[in-house]
Amino acid sequence: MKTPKKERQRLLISLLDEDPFLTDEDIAAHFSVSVQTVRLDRLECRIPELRERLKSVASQHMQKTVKSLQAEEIFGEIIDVELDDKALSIFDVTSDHVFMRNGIARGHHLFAQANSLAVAVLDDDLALTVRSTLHFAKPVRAGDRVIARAVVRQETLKNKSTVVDVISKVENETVFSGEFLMYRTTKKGR
Amino acid sequence: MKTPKKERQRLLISLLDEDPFLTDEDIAAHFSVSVQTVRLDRLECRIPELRERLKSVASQHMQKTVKSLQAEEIFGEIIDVELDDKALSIFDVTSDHVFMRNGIARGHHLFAQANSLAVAVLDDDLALTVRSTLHFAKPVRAGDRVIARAVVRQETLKNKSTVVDVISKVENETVFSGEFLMYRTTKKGR
DNA sequence: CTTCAGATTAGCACTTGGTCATAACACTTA
DNA sequence: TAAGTGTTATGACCAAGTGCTAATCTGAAG
Repeated sequence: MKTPKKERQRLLISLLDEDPFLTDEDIAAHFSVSVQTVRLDRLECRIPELRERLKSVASQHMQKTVKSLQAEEIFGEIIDVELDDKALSIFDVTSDHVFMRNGIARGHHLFAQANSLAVAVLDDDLALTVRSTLHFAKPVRAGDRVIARAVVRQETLKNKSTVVDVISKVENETVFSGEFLMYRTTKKGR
Repeated sequence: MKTPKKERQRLLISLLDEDPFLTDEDIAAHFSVSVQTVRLDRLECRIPELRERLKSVASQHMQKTVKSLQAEEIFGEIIDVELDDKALSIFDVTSDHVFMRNGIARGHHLFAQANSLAVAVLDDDLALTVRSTLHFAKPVRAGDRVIARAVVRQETLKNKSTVVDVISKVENETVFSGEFLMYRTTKKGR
C-alpha cells in the first residue's frame, strides 16, 4: 500500500483539478492501483467520469465566451447616446477591477469606460483619441456603480478634432473626470 | 429532400459552432435525415465526433484560463524594474485589442500598460494615479510590440506626490506618452 | 423508358471509457 | 477465528461513436 486511501483521494481531487482529461486507466497508473479502485475513489468523492468532466468544463467555456463577447465588464455598458452631443454609460466595479492590496479600482478601468464612451458618442468610422487629461478625484471600490457622462464640446476646431468631456460619478460624487481630444475623419453630419 | 446536401453541411457547421453538445442523433432529428447521413456529412466536413469536440472546447478553456491568470494581454509584461527610478514593459498587440472597423488599438490598452507600469515602478502599498496627461502620437496596430519606459521624476514635491513619465514606442517610434501624477503613502526609502 | 451516379439509408462488428453488481482476496483488529 | 475494511477481478451492459459493405432512392441524361 503506497499511499493511504484518504490521502490518495485528496490527491485525486487536485490531480483532476489540474488535468480533467485523465482516464481512470491513467489515474490508476499514476497511483499504481487498479482501475476499480480508482472508480471506487471517484464514487466516494462524487467525481464524475471523464466525459462528464469534459462536458462541464466545455459548458463553462461556452458561458465565458458569451460573457466576454459582451465585454461589458471591461468597458461599461453604454445606455444612452445622442450622437455628437452626449452619452451615458454604467460600469459596475467588481473585485476583478481592484488592486488586491488596497481594494481600489485600477485607473485604467475608469479610463477605459470614459475613453470608450468618448469614442461611442462620436460614432465615427475613425474616431481616435489624440490627447487627454485625466483627474482621478476619489478612489473607487468594488461594488461601486460608476456612471460616466460624456459631453461633446460644440466649438469648432481647426483640423478634424473634437473635444469630449467625461465626468464619472459614484452616488452623485465625482470620482473621475477627463478631457479627450478626439481626431475624426467625417464632419459631424446628421 | 428538404435542404440540398451542400446547404445542409453549411448549416451543420454553424449549428455545431453554436452548440457543440449535439449528438449525431440530435442533428439527424434537426435536419430530418438519418444518423448515417449526418455521419457522412461530418466526415466530409472533417467535423469530429461529439466527444472530440468537447475535448477541444474544454482544452481551449484550459488554455484561456491559464492565459487570463497571467493577465499579460491586459497590462503588458513588466520586464525590468528599478524601484523609484525606472521600469520597462512589453505589450504585444493582438486582434483582440483593436477596433474592428479600422484595426487600430483601443486607447485604453496603451493607457493600461503605461498606468500599470507607473504603479509598478513606485511599488507602494498605496500608489494611486491622481492626474495624468496623455498623448496618443501614432496609431498602433495588431502585431505591434509596444515597449513602455517609465521614468520617475526625481524632484521632490510637496505632499506625497510623485511624477512618472511614460513613453511607449513601437520599433523605436513613439506612439504614446503620458505624464502620471501619483499619490503615495510611504516615503521613497533606500 | 432505361440506366447510371450521387445521395441516402441500413446493418453489423468493433472501440472507448465508462456503470453496476457480484465475488474473491488480503490485512488488521477485536 | 470472525468481522470489517480496502482492494482487485469478472462479466454484463451502455452511449456515442468508427469502418465497412450493401441496399435503396432519386433525378437527369442518353
